Amino acid sequence: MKTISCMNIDPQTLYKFGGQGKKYNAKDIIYQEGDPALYYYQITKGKIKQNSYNEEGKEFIQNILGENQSFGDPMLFLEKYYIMNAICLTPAEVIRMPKNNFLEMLEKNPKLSLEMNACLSQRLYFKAIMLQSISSQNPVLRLKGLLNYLKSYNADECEQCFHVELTRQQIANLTGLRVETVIRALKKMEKQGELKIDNRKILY
DNA sequence: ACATTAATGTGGT
DNA sequence: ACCACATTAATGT
Repeated sequence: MKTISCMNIDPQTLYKFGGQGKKYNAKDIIYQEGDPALYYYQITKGKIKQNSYNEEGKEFIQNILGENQSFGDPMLFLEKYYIMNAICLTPAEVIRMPKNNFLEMLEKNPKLSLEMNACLSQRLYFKAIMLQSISSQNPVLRLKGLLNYLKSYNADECEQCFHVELTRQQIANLTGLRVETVIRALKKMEKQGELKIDNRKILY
């Protein structure tokens, strides 16, 4: 399966249409719930997460994005406010482009416009998979939903050598499970030969 | 180098 | 699922 890098636009093109490089430190908040969506963001370095908090204050991670991926773009097509936060997990560099410039860029580049459709579809696909797996009561099944997706996304097809670069806490916050449950379910899966754990690293 | 915080494991309720 | 606690890894000053 081919990896879809979503949404990976050539930086030259981004700068041409008014994109600007921005640097952030780990834990910096790029935008938060309630902010109006004003920019297109594409990551050139580092990792960011999109999250929200429930009534009890528990964190739910919506997604974790890495290099050459964009975030927050669905909001550019709506006159709405963000319903989640974007926070840096590592020091990060992004290219930020004002919404109107972004839309103009799409108008002038039908090819990019098509790619944008593919990108949004990819996001919907991810949401659907996560929704399905999260609706399961069985923690192992929830984990499988997430892991299968991550593997297919990164995908060099190889048995149990895909390194899941998420902490157990992050996995818990992505699946709505407790850390302890994640740890135990992972061990169970290891016992059943469904994945390997090499000194805390998860190989799936 | 040391203190603090975050992540990982385990056991019990 | 939740809580308490021990061990280990990562980060800050």
